[in-house]
Amino acid sequence: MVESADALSAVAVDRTTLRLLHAAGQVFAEQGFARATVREICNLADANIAAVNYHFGGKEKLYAAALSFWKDEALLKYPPTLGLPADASADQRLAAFVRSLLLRLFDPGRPTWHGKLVARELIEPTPAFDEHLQTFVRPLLDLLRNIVAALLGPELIAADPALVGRCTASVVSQCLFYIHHRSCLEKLLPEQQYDPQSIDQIAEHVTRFSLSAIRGLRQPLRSPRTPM
Amino acid sequence: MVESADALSAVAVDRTTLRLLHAAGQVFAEQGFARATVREICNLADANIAAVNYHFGGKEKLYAAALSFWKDEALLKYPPTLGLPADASADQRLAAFVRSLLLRLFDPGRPTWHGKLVARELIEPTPAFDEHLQTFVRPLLDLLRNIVAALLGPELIAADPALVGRCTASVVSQCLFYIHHRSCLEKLLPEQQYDPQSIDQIAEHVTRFSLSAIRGLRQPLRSPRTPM
DNA sequence: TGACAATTCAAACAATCAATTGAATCATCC
DNA sequence: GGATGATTCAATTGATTGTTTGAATTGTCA
Repeated sequence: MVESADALSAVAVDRTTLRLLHAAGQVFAEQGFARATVREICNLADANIAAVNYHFGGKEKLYAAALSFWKDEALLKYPPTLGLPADASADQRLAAFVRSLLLRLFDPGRPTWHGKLVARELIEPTPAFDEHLQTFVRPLLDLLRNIVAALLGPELIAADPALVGRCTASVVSQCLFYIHHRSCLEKLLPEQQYDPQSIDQIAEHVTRFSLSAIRGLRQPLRSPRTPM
Repeated sequence: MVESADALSAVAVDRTTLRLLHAAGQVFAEQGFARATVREICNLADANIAAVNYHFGGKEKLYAAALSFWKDEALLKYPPTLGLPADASADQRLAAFVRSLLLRLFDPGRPTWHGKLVARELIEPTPAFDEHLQTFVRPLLDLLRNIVAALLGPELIAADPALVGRCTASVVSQCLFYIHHRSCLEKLLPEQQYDPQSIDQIAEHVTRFSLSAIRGLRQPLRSPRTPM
Protein backbone atom coordinates (compact mmCIF):
# COMPACT_ATOMS: atom_id res chain seq x y z
CA MET A 1 0.00 0.00 0.00
CA VAL A 2 2.97 2.23 0.38
CA GLU A 3 5.00 1.09 -2.59
CA SER A 4 5.62 3.67 -5.30
CA ALA A 5 4.87 1.86 -8.51
CA ASP A 6 7.80 3.00 -10.56
CA ALA A 7 10.61 2.03 -8.26
CA LEU A 8 12.78 0.54 -10.95
CA SER A 9 16.24 0.91 -9.55
CA ALA A 10 18.60 -1.91 -10.28
CA VAL A 11 18.86 -2.88 -6.64
CA ALA A 12 16.64 -5.54 -5.16
CA VAL A 13 15.94 -7.31 -8.45
CA ASP A 14 13.77 -9.93 -6.87
CA ARG A 15 11.53 -7.65 -4.95
CA THR A 16 8.01 -8.78 -5.66
CA THR A 17 7.21 -5.53 -7.38
CA LEU A 18 9.98 -5.99 -9.91
CA ARG A 19 9.28 -9.65 -10.44
CA LEU A 20 5.68 -8.71 -11.17
CA LEU A 21 6.75 -6.03 -13.66
CA HIS A 22 8.93 -8.53 -15.48
CA ALA A 23 6.26 -11.21 -15.55
CA ALA A 24 3.59 -8.67 -16.52
CA GLY A 25 5.70 -7.46 -19.44
CA GLN A 26 6.06 -10.97 -20.76
CA VAL A 27 2.48 -12.12 -20.26
CA PHE A 28 0.85 -8.90 -21.45
CA ALA A 29 3.11 -8.84 -24.50
CA GLU A 30 2.36 -12.43 -25.39
CA GLN A 31 -1.35 -12.54 -24.58
CA GLY A 32 -2.60 -8.99 -24.74
CA PHE A 33 -4.31 -7.21 -21.89
CA ALA A 34 -7.67 -8.94 -22.14
CA ARG A 35 -6.46 -12.52 -22.42
CA ALA A 36 -3.67 -12.20 -19.89
CA THR A 37 -4.63 -13.33 -16.40
CA VAL A 38 -3.23 -12.10 -13.14
CA ARG A 39 -2.98 -15.72 -12.11
CA GLU A 40 -0.49 -16.46 -14.86
CA ILE A 41 1.47 -13.31 -14.10
CA CYS A 42 1.64 -14.09 -10.40
CA ASN A 43 2.56 -17.69 -11.11
CA LEU A 44 5.38 -16.60 -13.40
CA ALA A 45 6.55 -14.09 -10.83
CA ASP A 46 6.41 -16.59 -7.96
CA ALA A 47 3.99 -14.31 -6.18
CA ASN A 48 0.63 -14.80 -4.57
CA ILE A 49 -2.49 -13.94 -6.50
CA ALA A 50 -3.21 -11.08 -4.16
CA ALA A 51 0.16 -9.48 -4.86
CA VAL A 52 -1.05 -7.62 -7.93
CA ASN A 53 -3.79 -5.85 -6.03
CA TYR A 54 -1.59 -5.24 -3.04
CA HIS A 55 1.34 -3.72 -4.92
CA PHE A 56 -0.37 -2.08 -7.88
CA GLY A 57 -4.05 -1.83 -7.04
CA GLY A 58 -5.42 -4.00 -9.82
CA LYS A 59 -4.78 -5.50 -13.21
CA GLU A 60 -5.14 -2.24 -15.12
CA LYS A 61 -2.75 -0.35 -12.89
CA LEU A 62 -0.23 -3.17 -13.14
CA TYR A 63 -0.51 -2.90 -16.89
CA ALA A 64 0.06 0.84 -16.87
CA ALA A 65 3.05 0.40 -14.57
CA ALA A 66 4.53 -2.30 -16.80
CA LEU A 67 4.06 -0.13 -19.88
CA SER A 68 5.89 2.75 -18.24
CA PHE A 69 8.60 0.53 -16.79
CA TRP A 70 9.45 -1.19 -20.08
CA LYS A 71 9.27 2.08 -21.99
CA ASP A 72 12.12 3.40 -19.87
CA GLU A 73 14.03 0.18 -20.35
CA ALA A 74 13.62 0.25 -24.12
CA LEU A 75 14.57 3.88 -24.54
CA LEU A 76 17.61 3.31 -22.37
CA LYS A 77 18.77 0.42 -24.51
CA TYR A 78 17.76 1.66 -27.96
CA PRO A 79 17.58 5.47 -28.13
CA PRO A 80 15.78 6.59 -31.30
CA THR A 81 18.88 8.21 -32.78
CA LEU A 82 21.22 5.33 -31.92
CA GLY A 83 23.90 7.80 -30.90
CA LEU A 84 24.08 9.49 -34.27
CA PRO A 85 26.07 12.73 -34.51
CA ALA A 86 23.95 15.85 -34.63
CA ASP A 87 25.02 16.72 -38.15
CA ALA A 88 24.14 13.34 -39.63
CA SER A 89 22.48 13.32 -43.03
CA ALA A 90 18.79 12.60 -43.42
CA ASP A 91 19.68 9.28 -45.04
CA GLN A 92 21.69 8.27 -42.00
CA ARG A 93 19.00 9.44 -39.62
CA LEU A 94 16.37 7.41 -41.46
CA ALA A 95 18.56 4.32 -41.32
CA ALA A 96 19.13 4.83 -37.60
CA PHE A 97 15.46 5.39 -36.90
CA VAL A 98 14.39 2.29 -38.77
CA ARG A 99 17.07 0.13 -37.22
CA SER A 100 16.39 1.32 -33.67
CA LEU A 101 12.66 0.77 -34.10
CA LEU A 102 13.16 -2.76 -35.39
CA LEU A 103 15.66 -3.56 -32.66
CA ARG A 104 13.23 -2.28 -30.05
CA LEU A 105 10.55 -4.55 -31.50
CA PHE A 106 12.73 -7.64 -31.93
CA ASP A 107 15.14 -7.26 -29.04
CA PRO A 108 17.26 -10.38 -29.24
CA GLY A 109 18.85 -10.15 -25.80
CA ARG A 110 17.39 -9.09 -22.50
CA PRO A 111 13.69 -9.05 -23.19
CA THR A 112 12.36 -5.56 -23.65
CA TRP A 113 8.65 -6.07 -23.83
CA HIS A 114 7.85 -2.48 -24.54
CA GLY A 115 7.90 -2.85 -28.31
CA LYS A 116 5.44 -5.69 -28.25
CA LEU A 117 3.23 -3.93 -25.73
CA VAL A 118 3.08 -0.83 -27.90
CA ALA A 119 2.52 -2.93 -30.99
CA ARG A 120 -0.50 -4.45 -29.31
CA GLU A 121 -1.76 -1.09 -28.14
CA LEU A 122 -1.55 0.30 -31.66
CA ILE A 123 -4.10 -2.29 -32.67
CA GLU A 124 -6.19 -2.63 -29.53
CA PRO A 125 -5.76 0.42 -27.33
CA THR A 126 -6.41 0.16 -23.62
CA PRO A 127 -7.36 3.13 -21.48
CA ALA A 128 -3.81 3.20 -20.17
CA PHE A 129 -2.45 3.99 -23.61
CA ASP A 130 -3.78 7.46 -24.31
CA GLU A 131 -1.17 9.20 -22.22
CA HIS A 132 1.52 6.91 -23.58
CA LEU A 133 0.48 7.79 -27.10
CA GLN A 134 1.00 11.47 -26.50
CA THR A 135 4.19 11.33 -24.48
CA PHE A 136 6.00 8.50 -26.22
CA VAL A 137 4.61 7.63 -29.65
CA ARG A 138 3.96 11.14 -30.88
CA PRO A 139 7.50 12.45 -30.31
CA LEU A 140 8.90 9.43 -32.15
CA LEU A 141 6.49 9.99 -35.00
CA ASP A 142 7.39 13.66 -35.19
CA LEU A 143 11.06 12.73 -35.32
CA LEU A 144 10.41 10.49 -38.30
CA ARG A 145 8.22 13.12 -39.94
CA ASN A 146 11.10 15.56 -39.79
CA ILE A 147 13.46 13.06 -41.36
CA VAL A 148 10.99 12.28 -44.12
CA ALA A 149 10.35 15.97 -44.71
CA ALA A 150 14.08 16.58 -45.11
CA LEU A 151 14.26 13.74 -47.59
CA LEU A 152 11.30 14.96 -49.63
CA GLY A 153 12.45 18.55 -49.88
CA PRO A 154 10.36 21.70 -49.63
CA GLU A 155 9.03 21.77 -53.22
CA LEU A 156 7.29 18.44 -53.03
CA ILE A 157 5.85 19.26 -49.63
CA ALA A 158 4.57 22.58 -50.84
CA ALA A 159 2.92 20.86 -53.78
CA ASP A 160 1.23 18.23 -51.58
CA PRO A 161 1.33 18.89 -47.83
CA ALA A 162 -0.20 15.50 -47.03
CA LEU A 163 2.72 13.72 -48.65
CA VAL A 164 4.90 13.86 -45.54
CA GLY A 165 2.35 12.02 -43.46
CA ARG A 166 1.77 9.38 -46.11
CA CYS A 167 5.46 8.68 -46.62
CA THR A 168 5.99 8.57 -42.86
CA ALA A 169 3.21 6.01 -42.65
CA SER A 170 4.82 3.99 -45.43
CA VAL A 171 8.10 3.82 -43.51
CA VAL A 172 6.56 2.95 -40.15
CA SER A 173 4.23 0.39 -41.67
CA GLN A 174 7.10 -1.64 -43.07
CA CYS A 175 8.72 -1.82 -39.63
CA LEU A 176 5.57 -2.76 -37.75
CA PHE A 177 4.58 -5.32 -40.35
CA TYR A 178 7.06 -7.93 -39.22
CA ILE A 179 6.21 -7.75 -35.53
CA HIS A 180 2.46 -7.69 -36.04
CA HIS A 181 2.32 -10.55 -38.49
CA ARG A 182 5.16 -12.65 -37.26
CA SER A 183 3.00 -15.62 -36.34
CA CYS A 184 1.42 -15.71 -39.78
CA LEU A 185 4.61 -14.86 -41.62
CA GLU A 186 6.24 -17.87 -40.03
CA LYS A 187 3.67 -19.98 -41.84
CA LEU A 188 3.63 -18.06 -45.11
CA LEU A 189 7.31 -17.15 -45.39
CA PRO A 190 9.12 -19.72 -43.23
CA GLU A 191 12.49 -18.69 -44.64
CA GLN A 192 12.35 -15.35 -42.81
CA GLN A 193 14.41 -15.37 -39.62
CA TYR A 194 14.36 -12.93 -36.70
CA ASP A 195 17.85 -13.19 -35.27
CA PRO A 196 19.90 -10.02 -34.92
CA GLN A 197 21.51 -10.46 -38.33
CA SER A 198 18.16 -10.91 -40.05
CA ILE A 199 16.79 -7.86 -38.25
CA ASP A 200 19.65 -5.83 -39.66
CA GLN A 201 18.85 -7.16 -43.10
CA ILE A 202 15.22 -6.16 -42.72
CA ALA A 203 16.26 -2.73 -41.47
CA GLU A 204 18.55 -2.30 -44.45
CA HIS A 205 15.82 -3.32 -46.86
CA VAL A 206 13.24 -0.99 -45.32
CA THR A 207 15.73 1.87 -45.44
CA ARG A 208 16.76 1.19 -49.03
CA PHE A 209 13.18 0.66 -50.18
CA SER A 210 12.00 3.88 -48.53
CA LEU A 211 14.92 6.00 -49.66
CA SER A 212 14.53 4.68 -53.18
CA ALA A 213 10.83 5.47 -53.12
CA ILE A 214 11.26 9.00 -51.81
CA ARG A 215 14.06 9.78 -54.25
CA GLY A 216 11.86 8.54 -57.05
CA LEU A 217 9.01 10.78 -55.92
CA ARG A 218 11.37 13.74 -56.31
CA GLN A 219 11.91 12.83 -59.95
CA PRO A 220 8.47 11.68 -61.06
CA LEU A 221 8.98 12.40 -64.74
CA ARG A 222 11.65 9.87 -65.59
CA SER A 223 11.19 8.05 -68.85
CA PRO A 224 9.59 4.63 -68.42
CA ARG A 225 12.08 1.89 -67.91
CA THR A 226 12.68 -0.76 -70.53
CA PRO A 227 10.24 -3.61 -69.84
CA MET A 228 12.89 -6.25 -69.36
CA MET B 1 -38.75 -10.54 -35.54
CA VAL B 2 -38.78 -8.58 -38.75
CA GLU B 3 -35.18 -7.74 -39.47
CA SER B 4 -34.07 -4.49 -41.02
CA ALA B 5 -32.91 -6.49 -44.03
CA ASP B 6 -30.04 -4.10 -44.46
CA ALA B 7 -28.78 -6.20 -47.28
CA LEU B 8 -27.86 -9.59 -48.48
CA SER B 9 -28.76 -12.11 -51.04
CA ALA B 10 -32.38 -12.24 -51.95
CA VAL B 11 -33.28 -15.47 -50.24
CA ALA B 12 -34.45 -15.61 -46.67
CA VAL B 13 -32.84 -12.46 -45.40
CA ASP B 14 -34.05 -12.71 -41.85
CA ARG B 15 -33.39 -16.31 -41.15
CA THR B 16 -31.79 -16.50 -37.75
CA THR B 17 -28.73 -18.16 -39.24
CA LEU B 18 -28.07 -15.21 -41.52
CA ARG B 19 -28.77 -12.60 -38.87
CA LEU B 20 -26.26 -14.38 -36.67
CA LEU B 21 -23.66 -14.40 -39.45
CA HIS B 22 -24.11 -10.67 -39.93
CA ALA B 23 -23.93 -9.89 -36.24
CA ALA B 24 -21.00 -12.24 -35.78
CA GLY B 25 -19.07 -10.55 -38.57
CA GLN B 26 -19.54 -7.17 -36.96
CA VAL B 27 -18.83 -8.16 -33.37
CA PHE B 28 -15.90 -10.45 -34.14
CA ALA B 29 -14.39 -7.79 -36.41
CA GLU B 30 -14.76 -5.08 -33.79
CA GLN B 31 -13.84 -7.04 -30.68
CA GLY B 32 -11.76 -9.97 -31.82
CA PHE B 33 -12.64 -13.57 -31.13
CA ALA B 34 -11.64 -13.65 -27.48
CA ARG B 35 -13.37 -10.47 -26.35
CA ALA B 36 -16.50 -10.95 -28.41
CA THR B 37 -19.35 -12.54 -26.47
CA VAL B 38 -22.11 -14.68 -27.85
CA ARG B 39 -24.51 -12.63 -25.77
CA GLU B 40 -23.63 -9.47 -27.67
CA ILE B 41 -23.84 -11.25 -31.00
CA CYS B 42 -27.24 -12.72 -30.18
CA ASN B 43 -28.46 -9.42 -28.86
CA LEU B 44 -27.40 -7.66 -32.05
CA ALA B 45 -29.02 -10.39 -34.12
CA ASP B 46 -32.26 -10.30 -32.12
CA ALA B 47 -31.77 -13.96 -31.33
CA ASN B 48 -31.86 -15.99 -28.18
CA ILE B 49 -28.61 -16.82 -26.45
CA ALA B 50 -29.04 -20.47 -27.25
CA ALA B 51 -29.30 -19.78 -30.97
CA VAL B 52 -25.54 -19.87 -31.51
CA ASN B 53 -25.24 -23.36 -30.15
CA TYR B 54 -28.40 -24.54 -31.83
CA HIS B 55 -27.53 -23.30 -35.31
CA PHE B 56 -23.74 -23.49 -35.33
CA GLY B 57 -22.69 -25.71 -32.44
CA GLY B 58 -20.69 -23.19 -30.46
CA LYS B 59 -18.79 -19.92 -30.58
CA GLU B 60 -15.80 -21.28 -32.49
CA LYS B 61 -17.91 -22.87 -35.19
CA LEU B 62 -19.91 -19.67 -35.55
CA TYR B 63 -16.63 -17.83 -36.01
CA ALA B 64 -15.42 -20.24 -38.68
CA ALA B 65 -18.75 -19.97 -40.47
CA ALA B 66 -18.65 -16.17 -40.35
CA LEU B 67 -15.10 -16.13 -41.70
CA SER B 68 -16.07 -18.31 -44.63
CA PHE B 69 -19.31 -16.44 -45.26
CA TRP B 70 -17.71 -13.01 -45.38
CA LYS B 71 -14.80 -14.28 -47.45
CA ASP B 72 -17.23 -15.19 -50.21
CA GLU B 73 -18.95 -11.84 -49.88
CA ALA B 74 -15.67 -9.93 -50.11
CA LEU B 75 -14.30 -11.82 -53.08
CA LEU B 76 -17.60 -11.39 -54.87
CA LYS B 77 -17.53 -7.64 -54.36
CA TYR B 78 -13.81 -6.96 -54.75
CA PRO B 79 -12.02 -9.56 -56.87
CA PRO B 80 -8.25 -9.25 -56.53
CA THR B 81 -7.74 -8.20 -60.14
CA LEU B 82 -10.62 -5.71 -60.19
CA GLY B 83 -11.59 -6.90 -63.66
CA LEU B 84 -8.27 -6.02 -65.24
CA PRO B 85 -7.60 -7.28 -68.77
CA ALA B 86 -5.32 -10.29 -68.99
CA ASP B 87 -2.59 -8.38 -70.77
CA ALA B 88 -2.37 -5.56 -68.24
CA SER B 89 1.06 -4.26 -67.34
CA ALA B 90 2.69 -5.05 -64.02
CA ASP B 91 2.21 -1.44 -63.00
CA GLN B 92 -1.51 -1.68 -63.61
CA ARG B 93 -1.75 -5.01 -61.85
CA LEU B 94 0.01 -3.63 -58.80
CA ALA B 95 -2.34 -0.65 -58.70
CA ALA B 96 -5.35 -2.95 -58.99
CA PHE B 97 -4.09 -5.28 -56.29
CA VAL B 98 -3.41 -2.46 -53.84
CA ARG B 99 -6.71 -0.77 -54.51
CA SER B 100 -8.76 -3.96 -54.21
CA LEU B 101 -7.02 -4.88 -50.97
CA LEU B 102 -7.65 -1.47 -49.47
CA LEU B 103 -11.26 -1.45 -50.64
CA ARG B 104 -11.77 -4.87 -49.13
CA LEU B 105 -10.39 -3.57 -45.84
CA PHE B 106 -12.25 -0.26 -45.82
CA ASP B 107 -15.43 -1.18 -47.63
CA PRO B 108 -17.42 2.05 -47.55
CA GLY B 109 -20.80 0.57 -48.42
CA ARG B 110 -22.42 -2.62 -47.30
CA PRO B 111 -20.20 -3.86 -44.52
CA THR B 112 -17.89 -6.62 -45.57
CA TRP B 113 -16.31 -7.76 -42.38
CA HIS B 114 -13.95 -10.20 -43.97
CA GLY B 115 -11.08 -7.76 -44.29
CA LYS B 116 -11.19 -6.85 -40.65
CA LEU B 117 -11.54 -10.45 -39.58
CA VAL B 118 -8.46 -11.42 -41.58
CA ALA B 119 -6.59 -8.40 -40.30
CA ARG B 120 -7.25 -9.57 -36.77
CA GLU B 121 -6.26 -13.12 -37.59
CA LEU B 122 -2.97 -11.95 -39.02
CA ILE B 123 -2.13 -10.64 -35.58
CA GLU B 124 -3.85 -13.12 -33.32
CA PRO B 125 -4.57 -16.34 -35.20
CA THR B 126 -7.38 -18.59 -34.05
CA PRO B 127 -7.48 -22.31 -34.78
CA ALA B 128 -10.07 -21.62 -37.48
CA PHE B 129 -7.58 -19.59 -39.48
CA ASP B 130 -5.00 -22.13 -40.55
CA GLU B 131 -7.08 -23.46 -43.40
CA HIS B 132 -8.10 -19.94 -44.36
CA LEU B 133 -4.45 -18.93 -44.48
CA GLN B 134 -3.62 -21.60 -47.01
CA THR B 135 -6.70 -21.38 -49.21
CA PHE B 136 -7.28 -17.63 -49.21
CA VAL B 137 -4.29 -15.61 -48.02
CA ARG B 138 -1.55 -17.59 -49.72
CA PRO B 139 -3.01 -17.34 -53.23
CA LEU B 140 -3.39 -13.60 -52.82
CA LEU B 141 0.16 -13.32 -51.59
CA ASP B 142 1.46 -15.38 -54.49
CA LEU B 143 -0.41 -13.13 -56.88
CA LEU B 144 1.33 -10.10 -55.42
CA ARG B 145 4.68 -11.88 -55.45
CA ASN B 146 4.34 -12.47 -59.17
CA ILE B 147 3.53 -8.82 -59.77
CA VAL B 148 6.49 -7.68 -57.70
CA ALA B 149 8.78 -10.16 -59.42
CA ALA B 150 7.73 -8.81 -62.81
CA LEU B 151 8.45 -5.29 -61.61
CA LEU B 152 11.87 -6.17 -60.22
CA GLY B 153 13.05 -8.04 -63.28
CA PRO B 154 15.08 -11.25 -63.46
CA GLU B 155 18.53 -9.75 -62.93
CA LEU B 156 17.76 -8.26 -59.51
CA ILE B 157 16.01 -11.44 -58.40
CA ALA B 158 18.93 -13.58 -59.50
CA ALA B 159 21.28 -11.35 -57.54
CA ASP B 160 19.15 -11.51 -54.36
CA PRO B 161 16.39 -14.13 -54.35
CA ALA B 162 15.02 -12.88 -51.03
CA LEU B 163 14.31 -9.47 -52.52
CA VAL B 164 10.92 -10.48 -53.95
CA GLY B 165 9.62 -11.50 -50.56
CA ARG B 166 10.89 -8.35 -48.87
CA CYS B 167 9.40 -6.03 -51.47
CA THR B 168 6.13 -7.93 -51.35
CA ALA B 169 6.10 -7.45 -47.60
CA SER B 170 6.78 -3.75 -48.07
CA VAL B 171 3.76 -3.38 -50.34
CA VAL B 172 1.40 -5.40 -48.16
CA SER B 173 2.55 -3.69 -45.00
CA GLN B 174 1.57 -0.27 -46.27
CA CYS B 175 -1.95 -1.48 -47.02
CA LEU B 176 -2.48 -3.25 -43.72
CA PHE B 177 -1.04 -0.35 -41.76
CA TYR B 178 -4.10 1.83 -42.05
CA ILE B 179 -6.60 -0.84 -41.03
CA HIS B 180 -4.57 -2.12 -38.12
CA HIS B 181 -3.72 1.24 -36.64
CA ARG B 182 -6.83 3.14 -37.54
CA SER B 183 -7.84 3.77 -33.95
CA CYS B 184 -4.45 5.21 -33.07
CA LEU B 185 -4.01 7.04 -36.37
CA GLU B 186 -7.26 8.85 -35.69
CA LYS B 187 -5.59 10.32 -32.62
CA LEU B 188 -2.16 10.91 -34.14
CA LEU B 189 -3.16 11.97 -37.65
CA PRO B 190 -6.73 13.23 -37.29
CA GLU B 191 -6.65 14.75 -40.76
CA GLN B 192 -6.64 11.32 -42.40
CA GLN B 193 -10.08 10.29 -43.62
CA TYR B 194 -11.34 6.87 -44.63
CA ASP B 195 -14.11 7.68 -47.07
CA PRO B 196 -13.97 6.13 -50.55
CA GLN B 197 -12.14 9.11 -52.00
CA SER B 198 -9.47 9.01 -49.28
CA ILE B 199 -9.07 5.26 -49.74
CA ASP B 200 -8.34 5.88 -53.41
CA GLN B 201 -5.78 8.50 -52.42
CA ILE B 202 -4.10 6.06 -50.07
CA ALA B 203 -4.13 3.38 -52.74
CA GLU B 204 -2.58 5.77 -55.21
CA HIS B 205 0.12 6.76 -52.74
CA VAL B 206 0.99 3.17 -51.85
CA THR B 207 1.18 2.27 -55.53
CA ARG B 208 3.31 5.29 -56.42
CA PHE B 209 5.57 4.85 -53.39
CA SER B 210 6.11 1.16 -54.13
CA LEU B 211 6.62 1.57 -57.85
CA SER B 212 9.05 4.37 -57.22
CA ALA B 213 10.95 2.25 -54.72
CA ILE B 214 11.17 -0.79 -56.98
CA ARG B 215 12.21 1.26 -59.99
CA GLY B 216 14.92 2.84 -57.87
CA LEU B 217 16.16 -0.56 -56.78
CA ARG B 218 16.62 -1.44 -60.43
CA GLN B 219 18.94 1.51 -60.83
CA PRO B 220 20.87 1.52 -57.57
CA LEU B 221 23.87 3.34 -58.98
CA ARG B 222 22.30 6.65 -59.81
CA SER B 223 24.36 9.68 -58.94
CA PRO B 224 23.24 11.35 -55.70
CA ARG B 225 20.40 13.69 -56.34
CA THR B 226 20.96 17.39 -56.46
CA PRO B 227 20.04 18.78 -53.03
CA MET B 228 17.28 21.09 -54.29
C1' DT C 1 -57.91 -29.52 -36.83
C1' DG C 2 -54.16 -32.45 -35.13
C1' DA C 3 -49.70 -34.32 -35.01
C1' DC C 4 -44.91 -33.77 -35.54
C1' DA C 5 -40.55 -31.58 -36.09
C1' DA C 6 -38.03 -27.32 -36.06
C1' DT C 7 -37.10 -23.41 -33.60
C1' DT C 8 -37.21 -20.17 -29.75
C1' DC C 9 -37.10 -19.06 -25.03
C1' DA C 10 -35.99 -18.21 -19.99
C1' DA C 11 -33.46 -20.25 -16.66
C1' DA C 12 -29.70 -22.47 -14.90
C1' DC C 13 -25.04 -24.70 -15.07
C1' DA C 14 -20.08 -25.06 -14.70
C1' DA C 15 -15.93 -22.76 -15.44
C1' DT C 16 -13.06 -18.79 -15.14
C1' DC C 17 -11.92 -14.32 -14.03
C1' DA C 18 -10.35 -10.09 -11.01
C1' DA C 19 -10.75 -8.69 -6.67
C1' DT C 20 -11.24 -9.05 -1.60
C1' DT C 21 -10.67 -10.76 3.05
C1' DG C 22 -8.55 -11.68 7.36
C1' DA C 23 -5.20 -14.31 9.42
C1' DA C 24 -0.28 -15.65 9.24
C1' DT C 25 4.45 -14.42 8.34
C1' DC C 26 8.29 -11.40 7.80
C1' DA C 27 11.33 -7.28 8.37
C1' DT C 28 12.68 -3.35 10.81
C1' DC C 29 13.54 -0.27 14.50
C1' DC C 30 12.98 0.97 19.54
C1' DG D 1 13.18 -9.12 22.70
C1' DG D 2 9.06 -7.06 21.48
C1' DA D 3 6.11 -3.97 19.03
C1' DT D 4 4.68 -2.26 14.74
C1' DG D 5 3.90 -2.08 10.11
C1' DA D 6 4.75 -4.30 5.60
C1' DT D 7 4.08 -8.33 3.03
C1' DT D 8 2.41 -12.98 1.90
C1' DC D 9 -0.97 -16.49 1.91
C1' DA D 10 -5.19 -19.60 1.26
C1' DA D 11 -9.85 -19.14 0.80
C1' DT D 12 -13.75 -16.77 -0.78
C1' DT D 13 -16.75 -13.38 -3.32
C1' DG D 14 -19.26 -11.61 -7.09
C1' DA D 15 -19.40 -11.00 -11.88
C1' DT D 16 -19.05 -12.81 -16.54
C1' DT D 17 -18.31 -16.33 -19.74
C1' DG D 18 -19.89 -20.37 -23.10
C1' DT D 19 -22.90 -23.91 -22.90
C1' DT D 20 -26.90 -26.83 -21.67
C1' DT D 21 -31.64 -27.87 -20.49
C1' DG D 22 -36.48 -28.70 -20.98
C1' DA D 23 -40.59 -26.46 -21.74
C1' DA D 24 -43.07 -23.23 -24.85
C1' DT D 25 -43.84 -21.64 -29.40
C1' DT D 26 -43.99 -21.79 -34.33
C1' DG D 27 -44.36 -23.76 -38.92
C1' DT D 28 -45.78 -27.51 -41.93
C1' DC D 29 -48.15 -31.18 -43.84
C1' DA D 30 -51.92 -34.80 -43.35
